[in-house]
Order: sequence, then structure tokens, then C-alpha cells
Amino acid sequence: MSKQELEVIGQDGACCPGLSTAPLDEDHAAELAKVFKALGDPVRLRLMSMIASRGEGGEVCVCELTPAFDLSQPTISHHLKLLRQAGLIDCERRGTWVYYWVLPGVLDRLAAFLTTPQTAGARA
Amino acid sequence: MSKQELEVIGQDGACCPGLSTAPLDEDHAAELAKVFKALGDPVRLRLMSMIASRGEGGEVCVCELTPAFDLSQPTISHHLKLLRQAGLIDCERRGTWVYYWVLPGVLDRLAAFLTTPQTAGARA
DNA sequence: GGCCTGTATCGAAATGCATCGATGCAACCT
DNA sequence: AGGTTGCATCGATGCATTTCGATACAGGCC
Repeated sequence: MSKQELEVIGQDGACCPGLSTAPLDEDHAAELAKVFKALGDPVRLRLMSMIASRGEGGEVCVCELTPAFDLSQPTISHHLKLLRQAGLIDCERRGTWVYYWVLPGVLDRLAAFLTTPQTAGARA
Repeated sequence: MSKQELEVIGQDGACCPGLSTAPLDEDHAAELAKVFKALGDPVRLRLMSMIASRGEGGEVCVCELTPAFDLSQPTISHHLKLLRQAGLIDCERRGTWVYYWVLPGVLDRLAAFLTTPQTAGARA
């Protein structure tokens, strides 16, 4: 139930050059697009938000996530799977329940990738 | 050919609470998902990167973008339209050619939205 | 005006995705 | 063991998206 994610947004500081640094090559674009695509659905974005709100090291039980939506249980499970395959979250079964958490650092790395080189400073 | 974008990722500093701050409500999630969905395609991500690499105030002519891909001209035009509808870029026709640029601040606002509250520092 | 070039729009075809009910599997309880 | 509950997987269905060729539109040029 673990270790199924990609590792797109490099662990090490300087994997990806940044969106605005230089034109992305096809491979990087394909990998990163998977991550953004995973976030490109309202349900998954809310799931991410619910999980991420618990902070670093925080977890959420699926039994808390599912009833928050007007969707069937299989559908929520499916969205969680996509988030996991995108390398954004991971999960563990503990007894009866399954807990999800945000993989540490992913969101900050994604943010760094989007940030403009000389952030927010000079304008044209 | 302008003014067709959403304005999701608030102009003003504190529109969106941040993904990890509190669970997103349905409306915010829906709006933000559109932006991420726009970035969730390899072609659009490369287009964004090619345009964003020009820096703030920089522009790119469509005539430079289209031949960089193995896709038909209508397809590239379509992807540019989606990026524009997501509020990420805008364009202007000048004479024969059409130029695209990244709307100022969007990428940094998106990054801020993703960034974890006490970035990378304290733990729970 | 008529022609050429650059870009957008218009269907149409193919593929992908969100969603569901049914089912399977894991763990607890009695 | 048998029953119950929580979650994942499967298969089907309807809708959205990607892509194309054909066409329309805008602007420059002769």
C-alpha cells in the first residue's frame, strides 16, 4: 500500500529548473503534468486540502474524508489513489482504518517550481 | 481577445487561505482546480514554460510556439486558449502576429497557495 | 481589389476520466 | 467460524478532452 508514487519533484533541492527558468523538455513536462493533473479536480483538491490541513506529520482517516463528499465511497477511494500515484500523498492501514498523509516537502517543492526566479520583486 | 480569464487566485494578498491552512470549500476548490487542470497537460505546461521563461513583461509570438511541437496549429491554438481561460496568460494581436505573455503575479500567487504555512520549519 | 500568410474557430473522431453498483479483501467482534 | 464494518478493486456508462482537417477571419502586400 506504499511506494507506488513517482518522484517527480526532485527530493534534492535542484531537480527541476523551475517553470520560468527555461523551457521544459518533454520528459519533465510529462512528469510534472501528472502532478498538476492530479490537483486539477475539485474533489481531489479538497481531499488534498483536508489532508494537508493536518500539518506535517498529520494524518486523516478515510472514514473522515468519505462522508465529507456527496460521492460514493469507491469514487473517493479512486481519487485518493490518483493522488497517491501522483506522489502527493501516501497511506497506511492501521487496524480497521486507513490513514492518509501528505508526503513531506512535496507541496513546497511544487511551490518552488512555480515561483518566479526573482520572486515578486522587480516588475517590468 | 483579452479579458476573458477568471480571477481565481485573488489579486489582493489574502484571497485564498492556502491549501494547507484549512479545508477548501467547494467553490474555491472548483475555481482553483481549473487552474491546476490547465497546467495538467504536458503540452500546456511546456507552452507555459516557454512563455514564462521570457520573464515578467516578456512575450512570445505564436509563430515561435507552434513549430516547437509535433502538433497541428489548431491544437496549439486550442491549448493556448485553455491557458488563457484559466487566467494564466493573455495575448494581443500586433499586426500579423499574436503575442502571449504570463499574467503578472499568477505563478507566485499559485506558489503561495501551495506553500505550507510555516514553511519547512516546525513540525507537529 | 485579389492574394498570401498567420491565427482562431468549427465540427468530428478517438481517447480518457469521473462516477456508480457490485464485489472482494482485511480486520474486528462475538 | 460466522457476521459485520471499512476500504479497495472491477466493469460499465456517460461525459469531457485531445486532436485533426477544413474553414473563417485579420492583416500585409501587389
